[in-house]
Amino acid sequence: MPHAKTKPIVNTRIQARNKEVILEAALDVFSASGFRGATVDQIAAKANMSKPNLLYYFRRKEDIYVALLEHTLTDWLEPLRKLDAGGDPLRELSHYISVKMEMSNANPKASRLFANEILHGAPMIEKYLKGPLRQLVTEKAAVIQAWIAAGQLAPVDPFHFIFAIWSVTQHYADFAVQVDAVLGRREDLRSAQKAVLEILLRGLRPV
Amino acid sequence: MPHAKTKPIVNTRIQARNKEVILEAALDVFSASGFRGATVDQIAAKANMSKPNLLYYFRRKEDIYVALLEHTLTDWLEPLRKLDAGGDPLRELSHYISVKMEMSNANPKASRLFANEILHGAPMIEKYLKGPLRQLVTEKAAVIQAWIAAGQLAPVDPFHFIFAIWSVTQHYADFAVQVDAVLGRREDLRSAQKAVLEILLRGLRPV
DNA sequence: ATCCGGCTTGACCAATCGGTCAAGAATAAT
DNA sequence: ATTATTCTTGACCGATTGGTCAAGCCGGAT
Repeated sequence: MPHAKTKPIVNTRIQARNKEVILEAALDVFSASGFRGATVDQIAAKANMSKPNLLYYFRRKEDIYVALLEHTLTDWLEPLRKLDAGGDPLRELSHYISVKMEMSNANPKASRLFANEILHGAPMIEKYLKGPLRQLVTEKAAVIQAWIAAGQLAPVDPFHFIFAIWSVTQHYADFAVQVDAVLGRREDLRSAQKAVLEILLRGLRPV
Repeated sequence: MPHAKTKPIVNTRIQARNKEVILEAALDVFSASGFRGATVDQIAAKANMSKPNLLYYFRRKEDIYVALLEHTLTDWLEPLRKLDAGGDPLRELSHYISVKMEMSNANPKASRLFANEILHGAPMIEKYLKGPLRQLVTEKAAVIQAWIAAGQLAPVDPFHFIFAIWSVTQHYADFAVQVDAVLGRREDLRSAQKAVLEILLRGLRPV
C-alpha cells in the first residue's frame, strides 16, 4: 500500500482558518450566554457560515466548547508559571498581579467563559483543575512559603493569597457590569490596577 | 357594588407555601444551570408538582427567576448596611468580611445565582445595580473615606476595597470547585476566614 | 481540462422547550 | 348541602434546538 494517505490528520489551510473563525465566534457566544444558553446557529451566524458547515469542523457543540477552554487554558496560567523564586518577592507578586489585571482587561470574554464553567461545577475541566492546575499552584505556593521562611515576606497563607489574587483580578472582568454600575462610569485599567496592588500587597512587606 | 372582592391580592396559605416550595426548588436548578440552562420541568419536578401547577403560581419562567433574585437581594446587602461609621474601623470591616464569608458559606447557591446573572450582563437587575446598590456603596465608601481622613485607617480606595471584599468572599462560594480541586480537600470556613481577614486587613492599620 | 477529495449548504428530523387549555379535584363560604 | 373559588393536572401546541443527510460546489494536483 504505497503512499497510503491516512485520513486528513494535517489540517489544510482552510481548516485552520475556519476553525480559528469558529472559535473566535464561539468565544463571543459562549461567554455571553454560557454553554446551554448558546446555540450552534448563533455561532454559525457570527462565523459567517452555515450550521452544517460549522458542524463539519466540530461535530458536536460540546467539542467547540471544550476546544475553546483548552485553547486558552494554557495561556491563562502562563504568568503564574513565570513567578520566579529567585526574584524579589514583592516585585514578582506585583508583576504577576499586574499582568493578570491586564489579561482580564484585554480578554474579559475568556475570563467569563471560565468563570461560567467553574460556576457550574466545571464538568468539562474538572480533571485539569485537579491535575495540572493543582500541581502548579502547589509549586508556587511553596515558592511563596520559602520567601516567608527567608523573612522576605510577611507571613500569609500562600494558597489563600493566590485565591485572593485570582478573585480580585478576575472580578474586574467577570463582574464588569456591577463595577461599572456602582462606579457610575466605565472603570479604567490604570486606577483599578493601582488600587488592587495596594490592597493586596501593602500588608506583605516583611517586618 | 358592595363587598366587591377585588382579585385575590392576599395570598392564601396554600399559595404562600407553594410559592416557597417553588422558590426553593428554583434556587437549586437556576444556581446549577443558569437561567437558560434551567427548565421549568426540572423545577416542577423538584418542587413535587406538575408544570401547569407551577405555572399557576408563576406565569412565566422569568417570573420565578426575578422573584428569586429580588427575594435574596435585600438580605444579601444587609451586612454592608450595618457598617457603622461610629464604630472602630478595623473592627467594623473585620466583622463585615466575616459575615460575608459566613453568608457565602451558608448559602453558596444564592451566591452563584447572582454571580451567574451578573456574569451574563445582569439583564434582569441592571436597574437595581445602578440604583439602590450604587447608592449604598457610595454611602459606605464615604464612611471609609472619613475613617481614612481621620487617620483611623491607612489610605485605600474605598470602592476598590469593597470590590476586593466582595470578590474574595464570594470566590469561596462561586469557585468552590476550583478551590477544593487546588487544595485537594474540602475547604473549611474557619481557616479561609482567618486567611482572608489577614490578607485584606493587615495593610490597613493606620501608621 | 479533468478529476478527486475536501468544502459547503438547503432541507429535514426527533427531541426538548416554555407555555396554554379545558376539565376535574379540593377547599372555603354561605 | 350547595355553591363559588381556588387548586391541580394530562394532553397538547408552536417554536427552537442539536444534529443528519444527500446533493452540489470548488480548488488544487495531475
